[in-house]
Formats: sequence, C-alpha cells, structure tokens
Amino acid sequence: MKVSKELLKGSTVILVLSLLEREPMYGYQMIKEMEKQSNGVFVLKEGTLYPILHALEANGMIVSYWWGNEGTRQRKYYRIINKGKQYLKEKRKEWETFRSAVDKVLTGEVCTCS
Amino acid sequence: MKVSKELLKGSTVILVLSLLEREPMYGYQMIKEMEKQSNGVFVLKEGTLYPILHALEANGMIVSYWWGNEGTRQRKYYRIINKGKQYLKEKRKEWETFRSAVDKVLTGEVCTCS
DNA sequence: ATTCTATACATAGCATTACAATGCATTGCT
DNA sequence: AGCAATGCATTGTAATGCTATGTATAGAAT
Repeated sequence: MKVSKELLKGSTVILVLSLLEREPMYGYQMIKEMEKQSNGVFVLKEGTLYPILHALEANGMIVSYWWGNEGTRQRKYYRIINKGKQYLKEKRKEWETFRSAVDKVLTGEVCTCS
Repeated sequence: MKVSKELLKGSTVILVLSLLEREPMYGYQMIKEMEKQSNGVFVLKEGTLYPILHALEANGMIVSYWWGNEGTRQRKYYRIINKGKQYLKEKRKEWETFRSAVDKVLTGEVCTCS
C-alpha cells in the first residue's frame, strides 16, 4: 500500500490533530467537539482518544499542560506544535489521495464530485 | 462510532466487492486491477486479499469456481451474488457518510468538493 | 533442455488499533 | 447527602492487514 497503514486503519489521528489545530482542547472536550463537527458520526471513546493523545505527545506532535481558573477544576489541555502541524499537513494530502482512490474504484471512473 | 468498524479499519472489503461487481475475476487479476483502477494507490497483498475472498464466500456474498481453457492454467474465479450486491450497496452509503464526516472535521466546514 | 521470472493460490504469525469495560476523582444540581 | 455528568486514565480483547513463507505452473530467455 502506498498510503500508510495508519491512515488506512483509521483516520482518527488526523481527526484529532485537526481539532487541535483550531484551538487547544482537553480530552473530554475533544470527544464532544468531534461528535458535533462530524454530525454525530464520530463518537470517540476514551479508550481510543487518550492513547492517541499520549502517543502524539511522546512523538513531539503536541504538548499538554494542566490548566484551570483558581478554585475550578483543572483540565489537561493539549496543544499542537510545529512538528504536529507539519505531520497533519502530510496526512491531509494522504487522505485526499486515499479518498479519491476509493472513489475511483467504487464508481469505476473518476469521481465527479456530485 | 456510527460507521461500522469494518469500514473504519479499512475499505478493503468494499473495494474488493466493487471490483467483482463489474465482472468475475480471479485473485491475482484483482490485485492488478485494483492497482490500475486506483492509480497505484492500492496494491493488495495476497495475505490481505485471499482471506477476505474466503470470508466473503463463507458469508454467501460471492461464489468461486475453477475455470480455464483446455490445456491452459486453471484459475479460481470469484463472482458476486445477490447478497453481496446488497451488502455492497449498504457499504457504499457508509463510505459516503464516513468521507463527508472526515472532510467536515478536516476542513472545519462543509466540504466544498473542490 | 534448463533456468528464471511472472503468475497464481494459500496460510501462519505478528503488530496495530479501536473498543468495551472499568476505575477513580471532581463538580453541579436537587 | 445523593446522583448524574464531567474528566483522565488503563487493561484486555477482537478485528484486520501485513510480512513471511510455501507450493506450483506457464512462458521467456539462455
């Protein structure tokens, strides 16, 4: 496969990074945002999201920090950094490639993008 | 996830069924066809394709039969049958849903379908 | 004729990954 | 005080595609 298996096996990582590109968020917030922005199609589980966030942090794509107003609940925010932005850029291109390739095979011709 | 995990984890199955919808094919041929029709994006491995074909047959989506002219090599052809066509129809819809949901999150807005 | 390459089907074992299930702690509402 | 929602996190499991490997045939090259 020319498209990396990470993408094939699920686009979760780029979806997560894409969210963080807009603004720093904490885990629970990302789950809700993802659901909203995908019209309820993607409802991430904690068991899916947190390992991804931890891996992204370990790889230097994002950073995390506890934050919260005095006396309120502290939340762990994640922010995308340069390396992560570069990575996301590449992955976006891969998604385009993947998407049009699937469409080509599914329709048997070039996607007319109805 | 509303989209079934089968789709999320890879669209291989619908790609395979989609190929067979056009005409009956044998395994090796499918690998080459897939590569051609996807512009080299999908290069299936035998270890990926054959288990899928066997599973599809076991589930009554496709049938197989050995065939070949007298004196030439016998090849195992696979043909999609009714149940498989129905299944493919559903899966195509799922792909549409999945695709537009990813696009929505990636772009942060409705896909303009450039 | 023999060697090599492409063709052709097939399986075992491995790594990845999303999910279910669960745990624990905090906040806000009644 | 009790309960539901919020919030972070891990463990175990099932699914799935890939690597590696095995076997065998057809056709081309030497």
